[in-house]
Amino acid sequence: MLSTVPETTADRLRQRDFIESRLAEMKAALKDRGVAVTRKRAKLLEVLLASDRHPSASEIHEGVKDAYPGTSLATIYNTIEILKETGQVLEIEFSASANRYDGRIPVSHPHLVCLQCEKVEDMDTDMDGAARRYPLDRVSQATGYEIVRLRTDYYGTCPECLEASSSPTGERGCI
Amino acid sequence: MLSTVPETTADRLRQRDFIESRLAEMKAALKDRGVAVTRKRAKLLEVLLASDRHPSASEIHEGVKDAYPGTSLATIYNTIEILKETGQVLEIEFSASANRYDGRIPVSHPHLVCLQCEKVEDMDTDMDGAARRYPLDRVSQATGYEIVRLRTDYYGTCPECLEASSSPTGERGCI
DNA sequence: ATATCATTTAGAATCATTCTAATTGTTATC
DNA sequence: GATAACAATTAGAATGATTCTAAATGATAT
Repeated sequence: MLSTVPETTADRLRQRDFIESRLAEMKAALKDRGVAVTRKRAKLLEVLLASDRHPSASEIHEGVKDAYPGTSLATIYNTIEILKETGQVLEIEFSASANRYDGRIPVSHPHLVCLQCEKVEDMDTDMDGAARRYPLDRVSQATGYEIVRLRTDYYGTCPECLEASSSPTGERGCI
Repeated sequence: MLSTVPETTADRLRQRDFIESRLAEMKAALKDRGVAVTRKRAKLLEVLLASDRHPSASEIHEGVKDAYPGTSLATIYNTIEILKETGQVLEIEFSASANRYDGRIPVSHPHLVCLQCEKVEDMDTDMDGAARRYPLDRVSQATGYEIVRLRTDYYGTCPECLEASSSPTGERGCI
């Protein structure tokens, strides 16, 4: 065995072959849908998968513009819309700031959201039993709803922001 | 005993004395905060507590305007802001439509959201084990975050909308 | 009465997202 | 390699919820 350290969800998602296979899946889904995987769209998928930041539309836009400077934000939104429809991206909605997108795990799973730096992290799935204990169809049965999605997000302050705000160089809090 | 039918969360929340005590709590919180409980604000609290619809700011506005026609939307948002700061209302954020507000249970609890009619219901708390199994401080310990809030919402189609869309009078779906 | 301070107001500003209508790019066919 | 047909992309306008602004109004205490 190469290592005895248990692998976290984040580790798993960072692995190159995981990213590669997601990329292939997403491209295949676009083709199945009958839309072309253009260079800009391919770059969008890469940008989306490359970061574990759960990027916003405009963050993705910045990344795509690095390769294709003329790219319009509308293209980003258009493509995200197709990805949503094909179930290839999970949209994490916020009303006070931009929505964030998860292309690595496009189905319901729990997140940690830092209210200070607006980081959105995947929570280690072993941590959260909600999805397993209350699968969507069990809730469907109990409520009469046809449940398609579950949102489970924990909000608070991340360790880095906690550290920064208690730093000896000053109780600045925000700047 | 008066009844053998088990009481649901919704039943409990509808009871007059529950509403009355929440109203008193909210007013007390405003006073503690040093802000006046004006007639418009009192009406806002009533409107907020009266419905189990988890009303939006403009729905609350409509209700307040019934009693005080000149009321501005800004007043609604101002007062909601104070209620949020004092922990007396839970804001349920949506990016594609207006935020919704829960004054009856102002702390984290699960909801059922109908994507078709945009109804937001309280889920019977016995249904959802997430909060009990993964209380905020347990997640705080495991992640290093200082967790203050958990959002648990199930999205789908409510029984009424399911019924309507499968009705024999036509497969309209939407209108 | 009046000064002070909180509350409320109408409308402007903001900002993420969606829409629109025109332009550009791609591909297949001749 | 021209052209028709259609998809993709574009810039900028439109939308809609929320927040901001600066002025007006209301309440309270002296």
